[in-house]
Amino acid sequence: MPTPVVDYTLAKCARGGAEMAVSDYNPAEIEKKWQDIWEKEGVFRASRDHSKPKYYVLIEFPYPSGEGLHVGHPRSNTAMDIIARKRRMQGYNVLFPIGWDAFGLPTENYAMKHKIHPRIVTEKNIARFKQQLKSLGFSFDWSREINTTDPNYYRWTQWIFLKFFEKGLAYKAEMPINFCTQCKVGLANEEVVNGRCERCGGEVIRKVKSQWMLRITEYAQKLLDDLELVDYIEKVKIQQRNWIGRSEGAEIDFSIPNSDKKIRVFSTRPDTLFGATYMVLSPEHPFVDEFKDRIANWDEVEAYRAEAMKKSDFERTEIAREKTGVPLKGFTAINPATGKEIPVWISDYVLMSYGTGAIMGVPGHDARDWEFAKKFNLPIVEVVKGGDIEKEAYTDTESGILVNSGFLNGLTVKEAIEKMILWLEEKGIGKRTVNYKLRDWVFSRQRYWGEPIPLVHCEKCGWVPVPEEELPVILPPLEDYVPTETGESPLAKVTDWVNTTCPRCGGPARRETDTMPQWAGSSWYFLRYTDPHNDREFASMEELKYWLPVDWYNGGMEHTTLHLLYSRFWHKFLYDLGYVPTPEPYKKRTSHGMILGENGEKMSKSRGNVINPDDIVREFGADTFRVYEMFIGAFDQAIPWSQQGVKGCRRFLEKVWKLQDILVGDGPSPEGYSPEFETAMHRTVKKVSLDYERMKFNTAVAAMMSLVNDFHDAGRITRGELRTLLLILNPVAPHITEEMWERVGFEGHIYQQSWPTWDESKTVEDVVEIAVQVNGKLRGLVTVPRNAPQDEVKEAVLEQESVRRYLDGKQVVKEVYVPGRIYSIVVK
RNA sequence: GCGAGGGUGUCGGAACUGGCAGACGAGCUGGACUUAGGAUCCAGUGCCCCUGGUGGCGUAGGGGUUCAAAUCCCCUCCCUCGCACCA
Repeated sequence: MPTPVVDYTLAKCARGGAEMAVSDYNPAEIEKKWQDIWEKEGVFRASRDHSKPKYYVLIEFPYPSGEGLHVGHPRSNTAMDIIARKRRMQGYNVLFPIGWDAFGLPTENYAMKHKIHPRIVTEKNIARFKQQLKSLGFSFDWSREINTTDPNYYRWTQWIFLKFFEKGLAYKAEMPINFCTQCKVGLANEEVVNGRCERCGGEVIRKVKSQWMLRITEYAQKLLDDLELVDYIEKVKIQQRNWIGRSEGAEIDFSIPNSDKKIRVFSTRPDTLFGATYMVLSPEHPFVDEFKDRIANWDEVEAYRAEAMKKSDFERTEIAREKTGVPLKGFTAINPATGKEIPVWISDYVLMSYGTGAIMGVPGHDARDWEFAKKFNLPIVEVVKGGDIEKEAYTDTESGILVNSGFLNGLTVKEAIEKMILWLEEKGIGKRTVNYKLRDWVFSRQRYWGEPIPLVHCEKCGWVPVPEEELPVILPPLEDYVPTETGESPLAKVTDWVNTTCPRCGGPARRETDTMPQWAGSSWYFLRYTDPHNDREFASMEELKYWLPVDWYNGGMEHTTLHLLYSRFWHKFLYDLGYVPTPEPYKKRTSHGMILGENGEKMSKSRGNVINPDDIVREFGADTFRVYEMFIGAFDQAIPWSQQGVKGCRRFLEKVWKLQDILVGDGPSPEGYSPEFETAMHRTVKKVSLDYERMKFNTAVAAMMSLVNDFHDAGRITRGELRTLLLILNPVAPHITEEMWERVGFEGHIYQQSWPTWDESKTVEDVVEIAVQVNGKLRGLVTVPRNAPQDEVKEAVLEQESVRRYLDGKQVVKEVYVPGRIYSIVVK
């Protein structure tokens, strides 16, 4: 539809000039006003009407810490608020929910220190966060607010856990776990960062404990494969793949002389079997004890094991460390390919937790084995030709050719791997295997402030689930939240809660005193949002079918391995049980960069560089804050905060406000654009619309800034132009735009309007200025019709004195004309 | 070490499928209005030479492809993030 154009001769200044300037921009007043209206009218509530197309926008729900919101949180919120508001204007039924991931250690630690119940601390923190978020004008559907510490919520977290238990995916295991010496809790591998606790930075040691585990490894392949089904930024997919860490190879059995037992190893390079000149067991490998009798140097072995045990996983896996190890004297194995007897060692570079806890040493073709063999003078045999194994291990798998390997000689590595696997399978001494780095998930915490694990231990019946109708198992009140010295949960001290009866046999039983990790509640919260008040199921299939999957999920890069993997796992499990309608929870995932302090460092209380959004809102207003958060820089990059930059955004909004002073009257068509600005309007609508979708918020804001500057330079803006500008600016600055919309007298409210469209043919100028180059150097500019034919342009070019000067007396060798872009001449 | 992404003014950052580098904002300089200015408005602002002009040089460094390179190719350096003795 063509946009009508306003004739300036008819358009007179409606407000009569500068002496009648509108009142000053006062964000404090108008922001409160519009927030109240939105709340009263419930305009951002997702509709139960399923006839409209839906759009589910999700942000990571915040952990309500005692420090309150800092300027990092709203980056994601504002971005997704822009998407949510735009989608509503595009006619979607939008779900943009909010809630609280409120279980967790900082609250518990605070409660311990100040002797206040964590529930009270949590409530207080939530109230603060809520007030802060509301002051920023996000279009959340507050009627669907959830809280993971609400028994009505964690009832279903417990329920899902029981499903895992029923299906055998939750199991108890006696195993060495990562234990944070400061928090006194067990940690998942994912929570250990550089040998320290991800949350508190405390030292992590290995401790053998009986723990509840979730069998996420069962879903490794699905979690990997189904990344194909989703639209995540590539970086995130790579991280997920890395973490799952699939590798293909073979398991091979090495027989032990005078024993039925075999040492099983996993190798991705079975082709190098002929080059295996020794074996290495992990110090924890059970064979070390089993074959104690044969081991001549037991004292030495035992000392080494004790040493290894003391080391944290981090120390053990530090790559810079020199290899250590001890031979198991008297204990040997047979290389099944060569038939030779080879020595067996123990070394801590072999991990019990990966593969089989044992490896075959192929020093010619594995860098670690090479280093080990060099140090301990073990034989190095070349079985793949192509490198110099005297200097380093030859690990290339592309161009090497097998040698010294019997039936494999002459083959490429790829062929040899296949042939070797067939040979192993034929002989019954090995088979094709896939291994994953992913480990099962340590799911219990010996802490108070988490969901109680709803199981009861009965002497007779073993572990028995609490019946569904008795859920939730409520956290009992407590005097003291300190874990016991042995690392037991403080719940263990509440004897009248712990002692109960077995739901199966009625006999005496004890409750599980461990609680769930913080990841539990956040693994399914997006499901609850679809039907948050349901007290019969975690969410009805009807609502789930309508709303799932989440259309767009944005969050921090720091959650892309753990939270994303865990929640995908829970979702897939529920999908297999028929409780959710989609195999994947999130259709699209993006990530935002961190906001740093003004000194370029990570914002933290200890560094003293925290910026509180409340102060910004008080001084500049929420709209300025939002505009700045989006304008600050590329959305996916970490960026330092700048108080100066905030001021610039406030100035921009002042200029927007002052457009009221230069508004020209109704004219023949109030919706029209002036000829002068027609192209700019269509172009800006296009740019802003597309930039929002691509999360290029900074350039979208810049485009609107330019446009506003141009209106002030021109000294006039038509109602049609202002109307469109307010619509496209609204998602970023919702309060000022609603207020101006009302003051100028446009119909209804912006939240009831449709998103403006643009006419592609009107986004380009009819007449353009193009550059003229001579021998690659800019020598002039000509203004010509956009699609002018070459000879017409040439004429204009030759009229230019500045160009002719470089052509005189020269021979033109080549001319290149790109319409609308450039006219390039080459001379000799 | 492996994988991914980067290196552009004083700063944050722009630049479509190669086509006038530095949009927009900040800062800075000068001016106007002012009792005042941390308000507002106007002008300037990549570097070098120059009275001005047109001129030369410029996107980490070096080389290449092209009429034309921040953008494509090769080499080197540096930074950020993720993984890291995973057999």
